[in-house]
Amino acid sequence: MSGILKLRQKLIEQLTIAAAKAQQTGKLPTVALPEVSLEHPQHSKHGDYASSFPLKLARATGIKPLTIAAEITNLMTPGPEVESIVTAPPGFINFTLKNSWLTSQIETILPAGETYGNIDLGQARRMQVEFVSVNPTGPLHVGHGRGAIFGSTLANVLTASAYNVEKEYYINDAGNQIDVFYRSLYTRYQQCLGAKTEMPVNGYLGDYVTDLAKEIIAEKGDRYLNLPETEVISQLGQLGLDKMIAQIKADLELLGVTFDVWFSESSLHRKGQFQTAMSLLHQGGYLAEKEGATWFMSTALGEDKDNVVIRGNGSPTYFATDIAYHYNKFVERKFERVINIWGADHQGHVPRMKAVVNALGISPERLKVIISQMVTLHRGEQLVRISKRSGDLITLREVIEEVGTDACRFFFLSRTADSQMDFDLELAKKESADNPVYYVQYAHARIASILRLAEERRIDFGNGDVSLLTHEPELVLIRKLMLLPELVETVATTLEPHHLTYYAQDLATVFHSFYRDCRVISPNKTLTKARLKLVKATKIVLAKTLRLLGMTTPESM
RNA sequence: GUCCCUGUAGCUCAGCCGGACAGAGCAACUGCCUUCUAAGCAGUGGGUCGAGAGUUCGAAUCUCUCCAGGGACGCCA
Repeated sequence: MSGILKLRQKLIEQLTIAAAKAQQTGKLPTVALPEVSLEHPQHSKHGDYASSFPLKLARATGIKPLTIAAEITNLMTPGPEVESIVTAPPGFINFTLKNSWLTSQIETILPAGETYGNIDLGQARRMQVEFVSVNPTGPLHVGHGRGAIFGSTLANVLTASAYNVEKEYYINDAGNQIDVFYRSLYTRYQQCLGAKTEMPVNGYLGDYVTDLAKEIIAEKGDRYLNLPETEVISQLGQLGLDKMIAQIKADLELLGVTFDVWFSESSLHRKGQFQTAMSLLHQGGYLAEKEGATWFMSTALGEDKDNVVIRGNGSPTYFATDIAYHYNKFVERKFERVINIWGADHQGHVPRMKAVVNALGISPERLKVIISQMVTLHRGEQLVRISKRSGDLITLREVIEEVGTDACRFFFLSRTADSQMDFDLELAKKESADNPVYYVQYAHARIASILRLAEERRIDFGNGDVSLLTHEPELVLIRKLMLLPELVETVATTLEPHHLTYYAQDLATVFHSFYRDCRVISPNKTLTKARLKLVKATKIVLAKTLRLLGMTTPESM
């Protein structure tokens, strides 16, 4: 555990012990102690840590919060890290850390290097993050990109938190939609070769299907034209599917998103896991026949309505296959926790999925579904369409190529998953001060530039004395550097990666201020060395943050 | 009609497991480059936290009722 997290725990312990001691000695009445809270106060004048514990204790005891704070504080002896423990109205206990302890933390960051910020929260527990999982019936759009970036960043942070993470893309290569896609492709193929055929009902009308057909004609010619229809559809379909998946994979790689496993829906049927899952539900008495179909009786588990699993025609629904898929995740592959990132259009699917996991005898807490809300795309004032079937759509690839991977990632990650977002192409593109992406990267480039100069002048700062760092901007910067492990913990716990982008901006800001106020390479040799250590540590932390975000760390701009 | 998400500065958004005067970026205005990157820094102005009620010593944060925007309610996925 990193020093800062240990310290935090230690302060909480000390508060708890002091409160218990106060109770034993009769200074405070013996009531059940509320949870000891410890937070970073909004304003630095309130110290490094603050606890509102006395305020909470006041309710149960009926004693003035400030009196409680004083009693507890009196019973605490500050450790070597702590400069002062003071009470503040209306009943806070504020902790200020020693400058010497703060500066010494630089010496823990430097040797840690890329591993600084890693924590052992997960203890190698197996966790799956499943995301994107878009039907391979068309290209990705911007909304999918959001989920992709969100999922990959979350996986980065969970990995840094010592979870054993597997990133997975679920390929819906079975069922209705894929059939329609196959038949759409077949029709376009025929049409491109001169046949007058009609597109299937609800077929995929996007130009990409025609492009795909042309590509296949260029590679394979008209050989599929004279085969029996069912055979063509399976052969041509498989070819089209493979190409579609390859395209999706390429788009995602352009976004810096990769997967460990590409899981095939149809394999659930081939390997009998679908049958196993269904019979488990059957044995549990959760299935019933009515209106010619087989239903999962969700209402018995408190849901609004029941859901069909096997249609009247004998084919399984999407829901049924998803049941088998989750059986596979938890029972066959034994993931301790599973995180699914779904688009907003799947939100109605969450409660019944939870219910069915429960019915399979799996604790529903092990399944977490994050809903990624919709994205609307703007170019200045103008709305840009992204929907699959409209004519003037803009694909994810076009957006990435226009805006750039780093800017895309940063923008998407700057908002919580559950708020709908406006993505302004113009703003995202503008490479100027009004774009926080470059603001953060510029700080990194600036640091790199300083370190380059130090190298040119052959300044060896390995023996720099960090205790010389006593100026306010230096201490402010150190305090910010030390927040990274806590931040990683927060993101891994709340599953909200947007905090990272705010931290990156804060860190860049305090560095830029430091840069202005504290000349790093100066005639003062000892101070130069000390500051170079701080600068190097800042580079480590900033680079780590950018890497967690999946962004590049430019050495110059 | 039922359920989910959202409503905070002119704009885009943080903050929401209750706590110390409500924050950031952009936009507006004012200063700062002979010294390590001005894609930077320092400062000013700007808010009925959608509305109303309730719980509490204390509410942007919790509860309820409304209002507004988006989404979901299929033997589609």
